[in-house]
Amino acid sequence: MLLVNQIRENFETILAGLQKRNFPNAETILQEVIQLDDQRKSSQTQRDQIQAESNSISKQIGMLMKEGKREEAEHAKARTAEIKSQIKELDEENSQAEESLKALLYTIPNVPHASVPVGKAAEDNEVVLEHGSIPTLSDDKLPHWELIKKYDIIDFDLGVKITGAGFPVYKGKGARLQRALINFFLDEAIAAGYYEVQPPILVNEDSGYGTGQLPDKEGQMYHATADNLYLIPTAEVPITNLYRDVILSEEELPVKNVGHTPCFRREAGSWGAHVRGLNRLHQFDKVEIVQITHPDKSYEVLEEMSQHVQGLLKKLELPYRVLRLCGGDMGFTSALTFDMEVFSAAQERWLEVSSVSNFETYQSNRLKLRFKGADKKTQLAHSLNGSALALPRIVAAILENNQTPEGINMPKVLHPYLGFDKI
RNA sequence: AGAGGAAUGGCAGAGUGGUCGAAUGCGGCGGUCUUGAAAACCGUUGUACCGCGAGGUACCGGGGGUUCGAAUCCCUCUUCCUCUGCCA
Repeated sequence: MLLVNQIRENFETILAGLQKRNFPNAETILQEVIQLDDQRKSSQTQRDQIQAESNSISKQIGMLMKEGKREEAEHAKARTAEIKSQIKELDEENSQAEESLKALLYTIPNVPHASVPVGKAAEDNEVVLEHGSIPTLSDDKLPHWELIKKYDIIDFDLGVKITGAGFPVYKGKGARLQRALINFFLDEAIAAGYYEVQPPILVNEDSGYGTGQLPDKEGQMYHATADNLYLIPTAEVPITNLYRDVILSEEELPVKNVGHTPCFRREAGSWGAHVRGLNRLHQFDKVEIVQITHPDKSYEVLEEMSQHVQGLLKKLELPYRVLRLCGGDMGFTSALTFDMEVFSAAQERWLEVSSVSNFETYQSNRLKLRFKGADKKTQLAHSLNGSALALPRIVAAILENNQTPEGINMPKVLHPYLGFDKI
């Protein structure tokens, strides 16, 4: 969430940023934030003062008792009764102001970076670059949902039987392709200096709040209510929360972590004709990279992460493009996001396979993720993450783009991981 | 899952109702000494909020309670340890 002091100091800039996101009533809401914070401050000042008085009386009572001055002590006790009720009142006022302030701050998205284009929806995203050539396929080309049946490598019907729609069963070479991709992505990340972690895939409420899935996207996560745990929608959640309530030392930056996890998304209300096959699933695998950086370095690192993801796509020989998301299409917590899309040649569609974002201090403020610099001051770090990569759409594109009458050719780079070169 | 024990500052570990934000040791940082280092000695060493400042307030696993006053007493939750049971 945003920092109140930032809102106070850069009111106009933040207002303009929120407007770029098409965030309604931004001005009123920002003013309300400041007002609530003023309330909070004044009630706390009062409370602290009266508490100080009470503390000093209590100390006096202690001394009087020691000296055996019973009567004077009793007299002092009488005075504290009044103070006590006042404290209770101010306490309530204070915590109420704090609560409403926090609740309001939770509803405000991150301020977009200056380079974020104005826009309402996906059409307004800026195409930064395109790479690779789109393959020309024969007229009898098949979309991946046909190919997986033809070669019997992914079975949606079996998934429906044991779980439900959107939970495919990968079989034979399909399963091996999954495993190959995961290992390839992990190895590439490790070679790029990332440290591998294997986090839990269920997280508690605090973690959900830490990275911003709660309270904003409550309905998008599977909720194990018996234990009040959430299935992760992305490894970003557990991996970034590793650093919740942590004060790093500056030398430890940047922290570079990578992890593979399954991801679970309810995708409530987002199904339609265009999400056939692997295009949208409730469960899928993803390798996620997360970095925690010094605020001065985060945009440099964002570029580095973008290059890393592009490197993977190049090695997989997939045509891709990079988008700079516009204000209206960006995630709630992000300041700047690049999406990578691959071209899936039978569907003739671009598919989002990665999203690389800089959250600046938006997450770290919630997480209380700080670092101590050479000047011994603690300050909030910047957090970033990106998919490197999400599997299903990569699989879709590999299958579609490389289909031939003799079978589907696997990208060279995967051969050692697969143990075969063709499906 | 049942029985018992425990949770204190970066770590170890005192503290069982008042002057305790908390002894002591280790570690860290600064200094003295030294050609340099070690040792020794001296000093310093948590986080957040409020306040222009002086300073104040909160925090001893989380939440609640008793009390004029809680690290200390009570309730509750969580986590860890030991034993028993179960189990990949």
